[in-house]
Amino acid sequence: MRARRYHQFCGLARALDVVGERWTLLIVRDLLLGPRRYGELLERLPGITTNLLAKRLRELVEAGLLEKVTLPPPASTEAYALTQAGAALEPAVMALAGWGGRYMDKPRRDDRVDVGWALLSLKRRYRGGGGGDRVVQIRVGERSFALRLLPDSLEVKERVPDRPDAIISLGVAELREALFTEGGRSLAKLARARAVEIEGDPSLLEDALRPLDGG
Amino acid sequence: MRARRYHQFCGLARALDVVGERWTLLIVRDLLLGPRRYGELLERLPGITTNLLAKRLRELVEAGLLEKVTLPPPASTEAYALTQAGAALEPAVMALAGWGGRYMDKPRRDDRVDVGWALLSLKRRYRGGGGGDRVVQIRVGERSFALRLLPDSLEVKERVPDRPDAIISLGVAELREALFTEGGRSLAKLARARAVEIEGDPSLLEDALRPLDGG
DNA sequence: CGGGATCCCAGCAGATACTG
DNA sequence: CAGTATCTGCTGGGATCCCG
Repeated sequence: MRARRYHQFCGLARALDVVGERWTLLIVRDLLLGPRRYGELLERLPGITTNLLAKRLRELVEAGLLEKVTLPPPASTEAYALTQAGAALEPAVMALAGWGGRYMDKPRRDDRVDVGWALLSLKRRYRGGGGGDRVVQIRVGERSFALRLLPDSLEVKERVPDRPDAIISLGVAELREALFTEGGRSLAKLARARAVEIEGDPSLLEDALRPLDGG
Repeated sequence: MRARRYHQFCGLARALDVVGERWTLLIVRDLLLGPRRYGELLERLPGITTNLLAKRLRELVEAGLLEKVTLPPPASTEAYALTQAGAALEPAVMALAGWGGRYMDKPRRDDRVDVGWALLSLKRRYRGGGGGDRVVQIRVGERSFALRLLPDSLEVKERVPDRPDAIISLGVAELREALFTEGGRSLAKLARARAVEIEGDPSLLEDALRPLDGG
């Protein structure tokens, strides 16, 4: 841990002792989508400098929130992944992100926009129900995400799922309508209306995406 | 808002733009217990310096999270209170505090311990049920807290409640046993066992405190 | 070329003294 | 009591350099 601490016997203070420094929670957020390489993190965190990213990663590994892993072939390179302790930050990250939503009317000039961050916000509005375990692949441009719809949680990872039950391909604009536009159509509604390209059994898709309604 | 921003169109980044600076969330946490005067905050935040506290308070008022209020007589002095936007941070504060709980095995030497912070943690473990609206006063030394037990939320404020349904007086040690000791007796169990001093209708207390069991 | 380490400087945090 | 003013030192930001 760090020298500059709050010295308070309080869960919040303890948490901030570990993840309260600048950039730290943003790194955790990006890793919630899956393991990332140093260069990927550097590219996705606009404005962070190499020295600072390296320092944060080192600290987070020391703190036990991250670990270096070797990606499976064909990549086979090193990457950083959340440990269980790191992944346990998800509720806190989501709660903060939910609160910050009030400042997200629209992107400012020079704001970086990222599809992965947007999809993570689905976790907050997901209201499971149904007993299934469906995997939906979302393709936006070159990037693919695996949404696993479980009874009471939604898993969102950036990767190509093995055998998705359905595939939805759409553009950034449609995704933004689905996720952020007040009164816009939800992802499920867009799929239902065939406003986006889909593959897979439509009735299954209907079932699988229902929990994503009401966004 | 601040010059040093993340420039990311993401709820988390937006939130950290506003409350990501050092000390900020700790100030919010203390104000969750009710309005506080400058000097009280200064005293409860060990290590913060006068200039920094003043700066943070100014920024938070500008950001619309805090407002200066005049306390009711007989105090009649100025104090800082959360606005609705500020109070909306509660779930995020609680989620972070819950995560930080894993680092709270025991207070370190030179850790400040505060009964108010401890009682705030009750909000996380509260599982309402019951249809009531009971107010329980908790007295620890000179300090009094009002716990209002609602069907699906617990309100915790540091003040003397008007007409509490019950009053529990206990020492810091008992409170710590109830809140933090693994396998220790919950506040409700301590009350039931008459291990702490109580006033009020015991059966009502039984009812009112049941949601606090299982801590 | 990915994955860092080094150096330098600006700005924020920390300590103390002082003031309305 | 509720801050402001001033000084200092650390941390984060920016550019460059290094190494396998």
